Amino acid sequence: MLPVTLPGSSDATRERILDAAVALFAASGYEATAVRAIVQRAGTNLNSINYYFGGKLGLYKAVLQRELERAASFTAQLPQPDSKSPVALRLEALVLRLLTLFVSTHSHLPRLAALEVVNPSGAYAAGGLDVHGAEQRELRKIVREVQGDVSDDAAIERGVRAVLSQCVYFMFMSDALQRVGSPVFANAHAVRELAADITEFSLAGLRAQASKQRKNQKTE
Amino acid sequence: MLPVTLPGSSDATRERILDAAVALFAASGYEATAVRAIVQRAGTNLNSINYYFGGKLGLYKAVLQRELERAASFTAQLPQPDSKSPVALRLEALVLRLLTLFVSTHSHLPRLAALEVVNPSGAYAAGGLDVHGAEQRELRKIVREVQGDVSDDAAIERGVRAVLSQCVYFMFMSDALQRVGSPVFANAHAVRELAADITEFSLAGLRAQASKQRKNQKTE
DNA sequence: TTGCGAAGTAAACGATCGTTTAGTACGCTC
DNA sequence: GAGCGTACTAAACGATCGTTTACTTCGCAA
Repeated sequence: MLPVTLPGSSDATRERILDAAVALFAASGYEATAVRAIVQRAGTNLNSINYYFGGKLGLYKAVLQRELERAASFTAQLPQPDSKSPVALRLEALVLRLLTLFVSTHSHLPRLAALEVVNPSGAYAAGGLDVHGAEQRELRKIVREVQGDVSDDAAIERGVRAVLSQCVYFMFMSDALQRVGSPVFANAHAVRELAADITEFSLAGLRAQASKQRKNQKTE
Repeated sequence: MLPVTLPGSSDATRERILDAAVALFAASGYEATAVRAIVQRAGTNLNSINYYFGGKLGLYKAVLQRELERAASFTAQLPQPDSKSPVALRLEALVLRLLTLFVSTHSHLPRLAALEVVNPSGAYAAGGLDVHGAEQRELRKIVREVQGDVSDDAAIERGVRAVLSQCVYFMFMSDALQRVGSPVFANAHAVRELAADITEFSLAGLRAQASKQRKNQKTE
């Protein structure tokens, strides 16, 4: 029988299970993680997962939801320049926010998201990587602004892809890079430097895309 | 007992198992693929995997090896400009070669590699993504050439990362993008256009990185 | 013709998986 | 203090996993 006080419940056991589960799911993925390993790490018994979450899948969904909420509340308190600032500043702030989301030093979310993108379990709504809608929209706006008069949907798509790909790279690779001993981004300073570098690279790239587009439109 | 004629063996059954296995491993990963599903698809019986490959892991290694060899022989016959050509041309050819490696329309390798990077099984030698050593070295050379006099190891690393990340993006995402209905790169023409776009974007970006570096060196 | 090894098959084994069932300990209300 | 629902535990269940064992079939050399 399911407990009547499903929402909330505020039990220490419930939290211990979530803590144990997020670590193991992030380490090995959903399928490869055994519920027996989770309950052992949490110091509870085998049935508690079914008791609190209705099953392994329910636990996984709860883990994803908690991590999403935590990441959202974390990036929300990052500095956010107002919309009157120069594009360069706004792009850098956005890149930094994306990198913070994607570099998995403090959060398990990037690992979970990477596993989910490569091997969707269906627990994510549509399985499509929803880089938090807000960031996606802000990026499109910035790209359009840099491209200026030659901007159309296809051009925006190309620009967004170019910028986004440099950030998403770390979502998939930061653990693998660490594994082979490549420089990791442990402290906030290194992440800021990386954001500045990506911003500079991308601004120049976006402008080059635009001037190419301008040339193509003339020859038509 | 293992068959004495382990290497070669040239059996149709062996090939049928490999064909079935690569499709299923690419679809769901190593752990999630059942040997019973493989032999059913191959039209053989349960024991044949142990008979020909010594077990599931042996089969997986054989699959990876065959896909690596196929991909190498495929990219080898791509046009390759000589080292006297302008950097822009050489970069575009290299980007195209990387994209061809990473976009999984004709080969299962990108999928297998993505799964292996995110969740290493240990069957890959070190687990570190060895973008075929040759391509990696060529990219470093091109980046150094574009950066000119201000090039040092850290600068090269940044440039390589910026270019590579735009290509690797498709290794992880091309299936996910297809899943959500985003434009896919089904034909060779679309891939060539993408390569041209990435090249242009990256050349401008690399030059911007270099000029920033030049400014920093002056102020020291 | 006999013998032998390789190819292919069928059945069973032991382990592990997620889940279910049955039961206990405890705090609260009536 | 009887009744009850919640928190928690222990044991067993049924399914599936990769692998092993035992067996049959068949081509070919001695």
